[in-house]
Amino acid sequence: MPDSTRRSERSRHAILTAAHELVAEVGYRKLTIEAIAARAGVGKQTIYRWWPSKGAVVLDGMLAAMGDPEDLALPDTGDVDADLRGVVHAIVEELAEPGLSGTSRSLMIEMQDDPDLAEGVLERLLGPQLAAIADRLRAAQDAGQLRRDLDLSVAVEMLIGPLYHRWLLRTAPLTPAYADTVTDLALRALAPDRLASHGEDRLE
Amino acid sequence: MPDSTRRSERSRHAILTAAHELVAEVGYRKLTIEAIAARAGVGKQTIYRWWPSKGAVVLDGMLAAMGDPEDLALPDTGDVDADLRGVVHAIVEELAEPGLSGTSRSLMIEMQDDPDLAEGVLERLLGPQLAAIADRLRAAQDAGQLRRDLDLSVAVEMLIGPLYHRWLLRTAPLTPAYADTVTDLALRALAPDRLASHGEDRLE
Amino acid sequence: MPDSTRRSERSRHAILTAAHELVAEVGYRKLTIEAIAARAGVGKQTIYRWWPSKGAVVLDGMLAAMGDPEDLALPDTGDVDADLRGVVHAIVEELAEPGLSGTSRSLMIEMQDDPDLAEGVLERLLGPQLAAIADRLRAAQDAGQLRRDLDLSVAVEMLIGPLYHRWLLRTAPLTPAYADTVTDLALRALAPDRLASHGEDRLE
Amino acid sequence: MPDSTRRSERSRHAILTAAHELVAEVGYRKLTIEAIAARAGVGKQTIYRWWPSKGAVVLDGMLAAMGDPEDLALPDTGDVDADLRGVVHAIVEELAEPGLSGTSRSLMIEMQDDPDLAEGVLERLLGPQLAAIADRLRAAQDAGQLRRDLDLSVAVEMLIGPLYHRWLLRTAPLTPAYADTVTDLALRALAPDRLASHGEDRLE
DNA sequence: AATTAACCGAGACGGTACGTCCTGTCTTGTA
DNA sequence: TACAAGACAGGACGTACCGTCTCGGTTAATT
Repeated sequence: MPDSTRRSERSRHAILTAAHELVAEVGYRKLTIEAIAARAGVGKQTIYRWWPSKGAVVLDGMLAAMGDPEDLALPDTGDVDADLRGVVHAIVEELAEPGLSGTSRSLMIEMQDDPDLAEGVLERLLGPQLAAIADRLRAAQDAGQLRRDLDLSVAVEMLIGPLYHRWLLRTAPLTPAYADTVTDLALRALAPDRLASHGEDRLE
Repeated sequence: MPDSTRRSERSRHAILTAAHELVAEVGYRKLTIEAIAARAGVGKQTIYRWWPSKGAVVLDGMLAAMGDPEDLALPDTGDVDADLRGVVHAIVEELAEPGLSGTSRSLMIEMQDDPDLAEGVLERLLGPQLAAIADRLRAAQDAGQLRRDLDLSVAVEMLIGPLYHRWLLRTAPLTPAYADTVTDLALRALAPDRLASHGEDRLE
Repeated sequence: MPDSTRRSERSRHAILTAAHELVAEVGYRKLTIEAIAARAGVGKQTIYRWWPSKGAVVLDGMLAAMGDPEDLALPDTGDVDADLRGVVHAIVEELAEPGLSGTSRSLMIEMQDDPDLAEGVLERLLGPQLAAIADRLRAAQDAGQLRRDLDLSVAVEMLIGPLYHRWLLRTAPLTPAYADTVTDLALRALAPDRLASHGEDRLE
Repeated sequence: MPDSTRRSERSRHAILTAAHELVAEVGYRKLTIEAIAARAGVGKQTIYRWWPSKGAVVLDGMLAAMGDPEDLALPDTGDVDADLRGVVHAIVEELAEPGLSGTSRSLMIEMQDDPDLAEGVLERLLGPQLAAIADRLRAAQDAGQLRRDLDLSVAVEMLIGPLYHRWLLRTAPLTPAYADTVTDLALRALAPDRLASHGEDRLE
């Protein structure tokens, strides 16, 4: 996001790197703007000038560290089951990894009290991921592999809502077997009726 | 949690009440121990003596305000669909309500960085609710209304995971219609195969 | 000072001992009632019951550690010079010793803001010492060895005022040579005129 | 003590003024850093940043309120008796005045446990006053009005040691008559022998 | 090339809250 | 029933950060 009025690209980069490193080292809660500034060798004002909140810096730091989002699109092999199973496994894997997991958990937390951050996280971090899944589901729906009356946003939630629930509440570990179980159940919910003669269910 | 060495029941009650009131008034983030102490007419040390963190006080305050948890048990009318639809509607309603919602959202936030609080929230607030749903599901399973090979904890997550996902990410509003949709889809996932002749699915 | 209504002589003694030890270990300023109570194995209330202030406890502890004050009376060898030189040397020695010095310095300090303590220190600690010197001076005066028109309390101050000044302000070390110098000068001030024919000085 | 890195002269002045006012209003013991900060409209950290202790602030406040120390030099009318009598009267007057007296008494107290403060008080507050007296005494000595073998620092103590002794111990009130008495006696001690033919006294 | 205006680092500033310590009083349970 | 033990309300401590605000000292882009 190069801003023409911004002078020091070096500072911007150092800030994002410092934020990303520090959030991994001390956790989001103990992260301070002063520490980021010190680590980045930057005046506090330089941070306050360009970012409205700690969360915004961390979000940018995370996005910068993730690199290009071109690989978000799900493969479409024609096999819905396999494709979705793949993405569920990938998410479970990602959420199970302690490092990244902590940061994004903190971001999801912080957005609860910070509407601007919420918007940012949703539009730039989570939104694209959800949209990618929805896209694949739409293709499957068009191919008649999923119920025609599905609300795709709900469908996505049926797939990954359980994962996030377990991840946030830490009620149980996130394992590949769990990914399979969830995929199975979700697909059962999303699949068309075996006898497609009448799709008059009460689904909206 | 009556402690034999604790002296002033009056103070304990005043603290929990103040915490509950204040978290509703100013929100969790802006809530301070000093404000709780001042409102409760209590020395700060009295709070620090009995609670390890702000989150712990708020959790206790919330539990105290909720009263006895005997009414958590779901009704069992014999009609799984209706009973679960009822609890999903209740949860959606609760999560949609701004006041309570904010507090528990904050607690879920705080537990991410505080394992002790996480344990407390899970065991005393969320655990019982999840267990109540699991109990009802078990009864339905025993009655042959749900798949025999269900992992009940996963089943619970299929029901309410989507709700929490939408609630935390604020991707869309929580409405009664949404509650119905989720119930329908979840039940479809949990129901036994129409032709029970072959339950060989890969569910664990 | 055994009080008939006092129950535990053991407690009283333990408190005074603890106070005396602690003031030597951590200094008066860092001495706390709580520490005295803990060291003495006594409830705080037991201290507050019998002493009005920290200073009072320390004063009593000091007096208890000093033992009987019978040896305060100065010798009267008939030689004023020698007798006073002796007491000045003794005081200088005492003030130069770090341990005792610190405690009594602290007491003199504390009395500045605590009239009750001031009275106690004056009547029970310093008063008797000053009176002993005054007594010896009076004897000398009666023997014609000192000016007849001397105000004895001022005379005492001429002798030991300089010592305390140097001690409190730490402007220079207190040495035996200094004791001699002060004694010489003070005696010169207090001695009768060489030609006693006219004592018309303006001394009151 | 202007520090090149110090920014707000306004704050510095407000702090010193507040300290000076408050110590007069509530006394040194009850004076708190928080109260100074509040009165000065300043953050506590701004005080802690520049002063190591409460005593240091009060000392600076006192020095600031006293203004330039150029008028410390004693007059030299050629009449030692009159000049010294004047300064003794001035000191007695100053010590007898409740306001200033309390503050400097507190400072003398505090320096007992705080070597840094002791150094400050000595060098910046008391030292110059003592030096001024010593200077006058030296002139008198050079003029043959005082004993040639005098240690001037001891001589100063003979003059004002008695005053401070009475002031600190409050054994008796400080009156002009007392000032005269002390001056008379001290001068008698410091004066050269009437028959100056042999100054071989034991004075060092 | 000189001027100038924004940005930069550094960190002081007025504040708020922290968690600790101690005060002097009050309460409980033990001997 | 006097005591040790220590909880209590209160309040100051000294620290950590907040977000704002000067300070010079570089940069660019404009004169």
